[in-house]
Amino acid sequence: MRQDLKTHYGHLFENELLEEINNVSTLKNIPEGTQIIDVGQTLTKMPLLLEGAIKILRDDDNGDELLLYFLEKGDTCAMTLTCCTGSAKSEIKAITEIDTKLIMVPVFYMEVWMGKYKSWRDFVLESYQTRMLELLDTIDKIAFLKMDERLLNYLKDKAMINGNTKIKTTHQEIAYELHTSRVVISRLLKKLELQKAIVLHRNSLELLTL
Amino acid sequence: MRQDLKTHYGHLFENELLEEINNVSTLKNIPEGTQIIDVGQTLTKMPLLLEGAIKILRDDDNGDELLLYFLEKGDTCAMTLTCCTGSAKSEIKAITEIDTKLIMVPVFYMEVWMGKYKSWRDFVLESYQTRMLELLDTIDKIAFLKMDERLLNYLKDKAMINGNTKIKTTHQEIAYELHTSRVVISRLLKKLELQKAIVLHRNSLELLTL
DNA sequence: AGACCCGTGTAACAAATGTTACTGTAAACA
DNA sequence: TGTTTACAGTAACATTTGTTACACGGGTCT
Repeated sequence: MRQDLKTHYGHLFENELLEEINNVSTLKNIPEGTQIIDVGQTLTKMPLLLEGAIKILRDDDNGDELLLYFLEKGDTCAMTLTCCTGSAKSEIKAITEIDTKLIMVPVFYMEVWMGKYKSWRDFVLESYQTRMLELLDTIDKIAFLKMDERLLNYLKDKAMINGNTKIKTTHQEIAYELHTSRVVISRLLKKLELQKAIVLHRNSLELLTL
Repeated sequence: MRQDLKTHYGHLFENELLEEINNVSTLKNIPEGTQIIDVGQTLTKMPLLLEGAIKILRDDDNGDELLLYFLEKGDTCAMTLTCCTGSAKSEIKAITEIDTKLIMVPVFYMEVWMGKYKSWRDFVLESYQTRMLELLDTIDKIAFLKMDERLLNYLKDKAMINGNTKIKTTHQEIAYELHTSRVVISRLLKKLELQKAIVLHRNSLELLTL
């Protein structure tokens, strides 16, 4: 039995289920910045996060992109859950935000465990619920906040996920994830710097307010 | 056994479950425009739609409002499902779009049936999936479309739900649901009228394009 | 009929966001 | 080392969206 599996999921699942997961899953260590799921991709395995963080992005045909939310340890991808019931195509793109350790479980077992373990059912429902609330939160931010507020919000999230107020990124990358243009981001970042909220460097910036 | 229950849910559930639903649920006929769920409200019953349509709105503290999507017959409210597992407070507001017939099931049974009936599990997962996709679609529209496109989209949805190209509403109401101002909607509607996409009347409008 | 309210039309302006173009400069690389 | 490339700063301008103010007219009520 993998120790880290027990550590992160031991409080959720009984030993019997933990053993099953342990037996049918494969471990993956994935470096930062790796795309692990693409839009339209058929999913056959379901990821359970042990360490690290993954960013989930919406990506449409016209090259439009938008950050939806981050996943952290103990999370699974509700979009993958989705694929086990109805349509099998991914609606989102997933990229590791930092070095990440996860185990992959063939989707076949999801259905089996739903009938067999109440703890698994609870986990799946809980996952759906959490993702749903995250999506609602994302909608709130897009619909109700102005770009400068969204930007600051984004920077805070990013600092939180990375556990570091120094954020390694470019204006262009931020622009993609917030679905706006590089010039707009540069402008707003400069404004934030004048307000002493951040310090700008090349290829990075530092968050001063939390 | 209610005939309409059999009609709309017979293909989803086995007779035994249909009987259970029939026995523990109460029927409600709700007129158009009635608020049936409010933000922050604790939910004790779960609605299953038999006839009609319900609009689901996001509503924040500052009075900001936004239409998320519509529910139709055969749908249930995934947000209510959400409340049965973790937090018990509603994150959304629900208002009948047209006269609506639905049955209310105490949330207690949801958990019981999850263990007992595979068809119920499938229904719940399917509901989550559908709502998730609807939320993604909502995000796409808000993030990637301009207000005039969102408006036309909204009018088409509304015509579809009501089964009528004549839409009874005011500019102010549209403005609330798209989270913008009345003046903006008047302006864009007038533009749509000049483009022969709609005809404007007082308290109503007619959609010409489908 | 007259008074009133509500929904709509529209102008004029303000603010936010998007676009294009050009500059300077740090880092990467040959 | 000099050259190249990617990133960032900024101006000038366009477009979209939001705001304020006011006029007009249909409907309702008395």
